[in-house]
Amino acid sequence: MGRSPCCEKVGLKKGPWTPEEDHKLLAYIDQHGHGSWRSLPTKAGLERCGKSCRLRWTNYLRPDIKRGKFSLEEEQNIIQLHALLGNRWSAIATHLPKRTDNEIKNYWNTHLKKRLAKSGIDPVTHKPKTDAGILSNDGQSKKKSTNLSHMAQWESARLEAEARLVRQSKLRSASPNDRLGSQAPNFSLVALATLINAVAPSKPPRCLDVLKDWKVGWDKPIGGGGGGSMSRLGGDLESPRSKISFSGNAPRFPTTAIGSCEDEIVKEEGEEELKCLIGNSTLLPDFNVGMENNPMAFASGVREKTILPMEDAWTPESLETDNDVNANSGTFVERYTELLNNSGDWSYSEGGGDQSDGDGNGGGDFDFYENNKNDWNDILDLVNSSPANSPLS
DNA sequence: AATAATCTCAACCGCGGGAGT
DNA sequence: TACTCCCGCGGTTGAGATTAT
Repeated sequence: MGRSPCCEKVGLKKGPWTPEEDHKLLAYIDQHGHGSWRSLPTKAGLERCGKSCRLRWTNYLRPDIKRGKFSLEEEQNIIQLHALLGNRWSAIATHLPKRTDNEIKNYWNTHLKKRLAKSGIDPVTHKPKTDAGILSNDGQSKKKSTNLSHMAQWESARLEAEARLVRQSKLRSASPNDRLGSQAPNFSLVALATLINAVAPSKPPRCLDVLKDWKVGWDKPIGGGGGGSMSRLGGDLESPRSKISFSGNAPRFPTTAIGSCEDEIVKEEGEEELKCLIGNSTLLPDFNVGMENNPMAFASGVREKTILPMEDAWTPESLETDNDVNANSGTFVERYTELLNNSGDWSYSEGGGDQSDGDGNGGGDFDFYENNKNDWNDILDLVNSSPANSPLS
């Protein structure tokens, strides 16, 4: 099965683009559209391969690209989306208007990943790094292994659901009746976030520690402890250099909080920025502000019993978690939420950071999974058996 | 001021998958 | 069904910029 030679062709230029080349490419696409990338270079008079042209266009020349420093909100979204989607940069990019997957990928690799790591959070799993020793306790290893398997099942179901959502999203966006338009947030991901957030309030899966921390911080009054969710994220996030603290009069609303943090961020990058970043996440549930750009904030809105702008099969009504009309209709989200709410003891240890719940077993998370195994099974069943017309199908 | 070390990010590479034949 | 073409994706590279010594 032969592969097209592309850039291996002799005589094709590689490396940095010159302004002249850019101009040629822009002029051609402006006039004719890009059409077939393979034939474009010849037609446009460029000694480049089509692939190189496509890359130059999508990553640099496209007019709808926003360049420059990532905003705090964008950083939040990237971290949250990465926690959900992993290294699926194109998927992440669809939720960050005007940013390219390449740019997001670079930004993650050069900034966010390092900052998370520096703060003691594994940038791959979004879990505190100390979790790495999770199987080191022999006495608990079997139990933990079982729970890990269970979590892997959950994660697998989650990913599958997410993939379905993305497919559905694509179908919708292809529709001329798409009421949201290309600039609107991707509600499929919002919906996914809704699902996960429906879990997160009381019992977040371990794979979503960032969201968990976010949620915990949200539920806890900010200030008093001198850092709200920051202290939750670990003492790991505390830095001797830290200048940011949410004192008793800490801002409660995103606009104020983000503004104040951004001021600080401009001055000093690094751990404080991350702290500020995640700290603000705890404030986001006031989704009236910045909602369009923050799917997770959207998701949080559901928990505040707010109608979301959904569409088609997954209507706003279907997401209204205590809507009387739908009280018995059993939409997926409702059933999901109800399942979680009726799951008995969802108590989750928050006091001992992420590794210890004080019971000597070194991890409330595992106890949680053990105690609620049946509930997780129910959730998995529900995910796997979601109806064909549901957003998860 | 010179050099080394580190960082940034545009661009490249190779693979997988969809579409067409 | 097998094959080819093309596109898009994620990982990686390396030149230039910046910072540290």
